[in-house]
Amino acid sequence: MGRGRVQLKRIENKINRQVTFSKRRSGLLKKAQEISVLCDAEVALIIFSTKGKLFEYSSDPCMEKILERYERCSYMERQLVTSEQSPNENWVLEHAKLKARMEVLQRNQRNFMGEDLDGLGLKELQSLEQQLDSALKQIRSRKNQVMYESISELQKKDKALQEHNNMLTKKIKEKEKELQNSVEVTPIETQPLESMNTTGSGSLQANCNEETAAQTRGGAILPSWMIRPINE
Amino acid sequence: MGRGRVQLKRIENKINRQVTFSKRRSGLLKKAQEISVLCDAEVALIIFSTKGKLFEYSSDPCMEKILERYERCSYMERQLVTSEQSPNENWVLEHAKLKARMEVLQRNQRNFMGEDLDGLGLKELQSLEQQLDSALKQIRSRKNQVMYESISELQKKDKALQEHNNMLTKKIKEKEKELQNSVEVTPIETQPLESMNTTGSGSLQANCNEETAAQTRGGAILPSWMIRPINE
DNA sequence: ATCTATTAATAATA
DNA sequence: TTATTATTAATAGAT
Repeated sequence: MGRGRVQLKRIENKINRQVTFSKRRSGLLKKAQEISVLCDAEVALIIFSTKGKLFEYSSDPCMEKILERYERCSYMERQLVTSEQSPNENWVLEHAKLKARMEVLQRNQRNFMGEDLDGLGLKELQSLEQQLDSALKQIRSRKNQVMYESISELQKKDKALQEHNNMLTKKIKEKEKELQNSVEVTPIETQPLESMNTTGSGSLQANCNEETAAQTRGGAILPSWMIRPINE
Repeated sequence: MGRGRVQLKRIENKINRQVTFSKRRSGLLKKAQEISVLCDAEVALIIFSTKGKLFEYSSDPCMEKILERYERCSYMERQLVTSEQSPNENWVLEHAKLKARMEVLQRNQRNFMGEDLDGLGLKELQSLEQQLDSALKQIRSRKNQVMYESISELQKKDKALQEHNNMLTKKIKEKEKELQNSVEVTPIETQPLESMNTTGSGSLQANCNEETAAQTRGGAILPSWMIRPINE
């Protein structure tokens, strides 16, 4: 078709190539549409010109639909095996890795909770025991620290309140003196108020109103189970 | 082309449609190749027959490459916004979920190993302590069981070997008697061989050759650290 | 599948 | 790009 046959090779003349591209492109698009209509086929045609311009035909309103069908139909297996440069691949791989690590972690966790021990040998059991023992010590130590800190804070608060109390008591006495001097009345007896500590900090530690009280040292004051993990 | 023109509508005759599809398909594929070669264009052609069979042409060795170029070129934005029904979406979600669960597990595991305790409150520390304590008991119990089983098996083996030994000794004695009777020779003294137990099962348990020996009961025989976890 | 009459596509040209 | 035209290529219908 056309004046003289053409060889199947790149047309070197730039103008000719451009013209031929234009003509054949429309012909191809037309034929793609024809086969899709005549034969009830699903067709997707994508053409990039040398310069990168895109031309497309899709028998479906949505080209993506056909491309996805293509992917599903043609690359089912490869999607899970090869296709290195596709970002999907990385996801699939990473996902599989995550899942594997997950299972390891879950098994470990169950072991750490004393479950599923039947599959383990003596060596593994011993290692697990050591790890848990060490962890338990650290946890108890940390727990003690937290409790000491809490006690120390309460004692500080207590001390501050006591001081505030004393101050207020002094002020009251001064006021009374002033009243006595100016109006000549017999003063009323006043005593400093006790600390607001409800659980009786006095019984826990007798000398808590001294300035070194915050740095509590474990003596016979605290129950032994609070101290044990540190000394172990 | 062909005897009489054709209307651009679906061919109702099934046979004709199938034949036309076959012919036009090869024509379309040929023309797709021609334009890609003659005009240096990048072409992707995908055809699904009514029955779902796939035919394709790609000017590139890798069809995916062209399709990806198409995606990039045509759907830049939509790729990141829509595409709800794509299986990718599910993957992304599931992946995110997995990651989150993973992080929780890892944090737990670190806590179980006595690490990263600073963020925990007293309550959490106490719960962790209880869990670990319970786990440790279970692990020690299991370890003991494993060791007992191992000991029991060794004792059984030992017993069997002893019996075999005795049997052999008896046989030898009988042979000697036969020899003595038939050839009138003075018999050689024979003693039953000792058990093959190298670590001295006798010192561990004196009455191990009795039939109740396998069911060892913890007495002063085993070191105390082997029994403690069960009694705790 | 293969044949062939006929139409459709298109190369060269303007 | 579009239009014209000489030619070739594609293919509908039949076998």
